[in-house]
Amino acid sequence: MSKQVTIKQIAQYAGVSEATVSRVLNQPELVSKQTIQKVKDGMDELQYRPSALAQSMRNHTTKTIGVVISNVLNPFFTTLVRGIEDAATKRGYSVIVCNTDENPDKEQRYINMLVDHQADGIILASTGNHANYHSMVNDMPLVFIDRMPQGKDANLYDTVLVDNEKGSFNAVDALIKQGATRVNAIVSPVATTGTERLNGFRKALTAHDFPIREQDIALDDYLGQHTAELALNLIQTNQCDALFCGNNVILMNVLKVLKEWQIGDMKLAVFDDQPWFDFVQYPIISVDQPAYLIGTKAFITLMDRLANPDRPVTHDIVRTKLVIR
Amino acid sequence: MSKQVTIKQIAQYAGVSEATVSRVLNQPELVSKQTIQKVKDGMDELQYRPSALAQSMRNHTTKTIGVVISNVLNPFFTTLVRGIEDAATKRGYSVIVCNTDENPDKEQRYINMLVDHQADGIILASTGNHANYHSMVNDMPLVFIDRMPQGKDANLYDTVLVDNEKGSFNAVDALIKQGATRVNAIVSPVATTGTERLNGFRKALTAHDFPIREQDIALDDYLGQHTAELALNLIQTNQCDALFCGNNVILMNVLKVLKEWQIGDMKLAVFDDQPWFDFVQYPIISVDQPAYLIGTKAFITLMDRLANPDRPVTHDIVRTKLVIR
DNA sequence: ATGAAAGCGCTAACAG
DNA sequence: CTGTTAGCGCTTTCAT
Repeated sequence: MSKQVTIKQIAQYAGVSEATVSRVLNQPELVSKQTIQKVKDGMDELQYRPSALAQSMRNHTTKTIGVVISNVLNPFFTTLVRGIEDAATKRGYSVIVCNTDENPDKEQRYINMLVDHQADGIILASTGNHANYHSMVNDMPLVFIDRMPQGKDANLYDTVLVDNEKGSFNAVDALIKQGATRVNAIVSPVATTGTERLNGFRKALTAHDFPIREQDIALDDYLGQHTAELALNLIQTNQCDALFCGNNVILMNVLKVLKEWQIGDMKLAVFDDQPWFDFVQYPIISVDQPAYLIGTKAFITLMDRLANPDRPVTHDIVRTKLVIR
Repeated sequence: MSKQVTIKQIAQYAGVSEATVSRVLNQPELVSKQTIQKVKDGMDELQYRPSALAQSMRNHTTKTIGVVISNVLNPFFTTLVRGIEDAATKRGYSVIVCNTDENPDKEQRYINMLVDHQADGIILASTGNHANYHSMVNDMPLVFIDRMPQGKDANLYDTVLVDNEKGSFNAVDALIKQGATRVNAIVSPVATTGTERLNGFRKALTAHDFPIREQDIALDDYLGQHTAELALNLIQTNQCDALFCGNNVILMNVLKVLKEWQIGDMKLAVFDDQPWFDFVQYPIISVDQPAYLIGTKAFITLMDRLANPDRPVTHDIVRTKLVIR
């Protein structure tokens, strides 16, 4: 790196003190027009850019936030991240994205890293495996998205969530109204979402006087390595004619099985919507989560918290939309 | 924020100087076993974490890199970013992702931001609208991905690219071998990739003694707002029986048109592969780019450059793979 | 083996 | 309106 231009050199160039240069940047109203001009000329001439590092050091604010999610490769999270980034950029914030892969150790490490970097706050899709985030982050603001905080954190932090139960209920309800006679489910038992989605599934069955059989439910591992196997088992053993998938990754794996085994007849529903669902030969019912909006809201919530650390905790539930195909 | 624990407090706790505490962190071999123990006890007791900010300030290295891409919502870039992040995390680096949306101004602003933050380097999918990145980043290392640097930068920077022309050639060649009699193309005229892909398209036609008609080629805008229109026009006007799409976004828009107009018969090829292509009713031929690998390589290249600023510039071309469906 | 002191680039009292 | 000074938390000579 070529040596960077500092406030000192600008001060020299303009024949003023460093403090004055700093004032031109931060409180120009306290500086005379002429001086401002001289200083600005110097900045242009020397191509001065203030060191964000030094500013952070002094001001105890980095204008950086962390976003801790499971995996950017999942388009749900990608959209969410984009929502956050757009909102953040507008306010002059930078975003550091961290993928936990649902691994609590990774999550821990990333949060430590964000603490070390003095991020101004964190937006977190918790793995659900840490009961006490508060002790990890000191008093850094945290906004929980997608998954509910648990244990000690439960009522300590702002949240932006969706109504998983209701969304799932609607999807399964729609399957049955389309004529499904036996609906099975595959969900991922991650954090709070899996359970909630399963609750919706069960309630929908009950609402239609369908029996709830535990063998009709399969719990996926996060990585989806056994989804295909599980799906095949459900299909063959239970002769189900409809399948409710807990997220878009699961659906993808189910589609693989259907294709491989040339199973043409299967009603499908899934939590989370993706554009390409339109082009699949099966008419996929989906629960559309406003991922981008969740991102935006989470960021705004974080900013509010930063501006007013003592305001009461907020819990935001955003609407899902049922897409029938 | 509760006041953070500093080296000073550890020093007090252990009854040593700040310098010694610092040494325990950075050069423990210079410190006696006993002192190390005392200091470490203090760190544990007070839950000390070094301020990355202060370290960056002193060491002139932030352990942070910037990744400037067009849009994380595009799964190609998402995968690329994940490749970078995984590699970066392993080496203790944080990543700041910036979406330009192919907007040169945004790109400019983001690069400035990264310079202000003293990022150690930038991985850049250039919009192609700045001829002289070198002047924007001072001597910060830059690695170009996906798109070639132009103008003054052309031979100044390391690159990790794919062979767009060859990949496109193969895809179009495959279309023709599958029996296509008139292949049209829609590409996005972004940076260098559009032109190169079009070259491949043209060469494939020529290789099969097909005429090259300029009205068979449509140039998309980046946002894809008119892709559908363009596609429909090509299909109706030219009666083409095959379409080569310059990227996965274009393909998606083409699929929408085909669906809406119930056009069942169309051979499709696209640059870039996505898993869901398997489930679409059309047998999509695709050029699979190793996006994750590009990310990994780009990061490694950047690290190499950082370790050895004066080594010769490298130009890496990664292999694409033709997927026939 | 350890400490004192300077300084990275910037901002914010405090004086004048 | 402007300058002087101290200090954010850390690392690194230079002494001892």
